Amino acid sequence: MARSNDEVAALFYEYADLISITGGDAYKSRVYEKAARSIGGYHAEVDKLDAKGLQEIPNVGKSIADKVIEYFQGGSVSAVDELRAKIPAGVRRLTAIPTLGPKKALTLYEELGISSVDELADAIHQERLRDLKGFGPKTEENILHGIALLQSSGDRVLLDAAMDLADDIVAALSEVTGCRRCTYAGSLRRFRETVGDIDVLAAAGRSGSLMDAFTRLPYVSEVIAHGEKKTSVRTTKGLAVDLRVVPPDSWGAALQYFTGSKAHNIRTRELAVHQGLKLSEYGLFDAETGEKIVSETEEDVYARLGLPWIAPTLREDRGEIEAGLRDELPELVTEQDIRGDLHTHTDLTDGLAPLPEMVAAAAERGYAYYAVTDHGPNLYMQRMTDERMLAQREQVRELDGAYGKRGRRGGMRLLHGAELNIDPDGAVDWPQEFLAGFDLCVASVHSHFNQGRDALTRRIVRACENPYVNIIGHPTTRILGKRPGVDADLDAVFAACARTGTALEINAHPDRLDLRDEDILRAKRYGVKFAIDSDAHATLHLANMRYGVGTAQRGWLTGDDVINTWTEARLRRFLRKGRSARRSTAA
DNA sequence: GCCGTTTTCGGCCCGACTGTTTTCAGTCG
Repeated sequence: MARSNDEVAALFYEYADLISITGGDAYKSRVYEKAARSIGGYHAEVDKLDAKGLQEIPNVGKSIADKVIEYFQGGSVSAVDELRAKIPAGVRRLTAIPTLGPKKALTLYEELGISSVDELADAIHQERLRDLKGFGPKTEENILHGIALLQSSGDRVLLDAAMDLADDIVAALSEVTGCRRCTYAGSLRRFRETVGDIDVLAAAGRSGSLMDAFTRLPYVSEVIAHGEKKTSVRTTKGLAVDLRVVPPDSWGAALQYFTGSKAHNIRTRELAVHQGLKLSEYGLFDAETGEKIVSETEEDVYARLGLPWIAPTLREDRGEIEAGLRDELPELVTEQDIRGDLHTHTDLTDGLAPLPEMVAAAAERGYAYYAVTDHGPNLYMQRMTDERMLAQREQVRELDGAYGKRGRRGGMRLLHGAELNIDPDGAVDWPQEFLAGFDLCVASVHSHFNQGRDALTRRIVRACENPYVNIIGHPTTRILGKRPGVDADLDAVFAACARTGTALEINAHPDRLDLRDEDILRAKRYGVKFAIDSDAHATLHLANMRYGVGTAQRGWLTGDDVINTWTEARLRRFLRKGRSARRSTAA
């Protein structure tokens, strides 16, 4: 069961779509969209709020608050049901086809009764669209192509794949004569967990050679649009890439604009309008005279709007504008702040590299400490035994002696840990006497994902209450695009973490990124601490840390929130958790 | 339908490209 907020957000997104399809007030549609996003990201569960509490959510007024209450009282909202009765669900689905928006969808439904993607494809093949006003042969072709894209996944790609491609494109375009600057922007620069398309921005006096070089890149399979200022292509893997070329003196305004998000841009442009200014990708202008005021750097643009520079990872209209106006933006955790990795594997279990190689690679990264956390015996396919784990500990202690020598510049201390398996009851692999020998323990759910919500919640909370469990690894166990997160009451888990001194992991692996940004934001309100871990199974995976840091930034985390930015001494105090108290009561 | 350092009414971001048009509507980001 999803959070009640997600249900309501989905309902209002649908309502917004239905309003625009039926030709309703575009502003009203946009308000419902904004309200849906605000509700989806709101920290408190909307089914527990009254009308007054609901109206404290941004973009929720009396009318929308009433609809939320109506929804939880009767399971539906009459205004939404009325529109649903007018427009079959399949018509809304039509607007998922690229190049087909609400206006064309409505025309297709009203004129031809088309209410599904399949019917639309049939109608085109039967040439039934030929007589429709506004539908020419090119439109038919585009729709058929769009349907093919929609059906061949056309999905978003993982952050690392997008980043690799973007780095490659930027490097290639930077070589083109006349290219003054080039970088990626868009959701990639904001470190969203998946990327729908890649936005590349370049500055040049003339755009022609850049556009040509772009369309001739080896992995370009199709040119979607080709203009003087903007060119769009699709790669052989189906990923859309946009290139925008702007004059060099517009760089800052353009970068700000193309980084988005759309919601953030709308807010910044509104700020501009209220100050008698006009903000576009070409600069910040006086609305009256059209005179350009600033455009060279993002800092200039934000400053003229009365804002400090806002990190791209915050630009989602989740309160960053308001915080910026009050000069209360968080000092975000950065990759440079990370002093060590607290969840990594070796070939003793399912890693690829032997312990010395992993440790050497970690030292290369300049870490001050590094934890080795292979799987415990309850993941039985990993064939762990007490003896093997203790033998590894000896080896870790020896390496610690070599890497952690006092006075040695860049010395790195090694921690011996384990990734425990949280069983269906919430118990973990070893008895407490054995666990006491570890410097730290990560505990994770690896199976039985489909227990009921209560059982799953109890299971994770019980793991938090174990005095030897320091970090809950990949807390929801989701795999992006493959497996949803487990259905636990995360708020109960967050409260348990805060109460017991257990950190939540932000697993940096690009197919996990677990916790996700919005859950991080909510957990932080409970006072939870976090560990950003690579969960590396090979030396190259250590570099995934950047994606974890980006995700943490999207959750507004500072260095103080993240235990592996702390000094070794402070970290070790945190890792003692309830253990010292247990020892003193025993003594 | 929401919102307010011009406002409780009258606004509500801005520009590029395409396709079908004879000057612009639709879609997208």
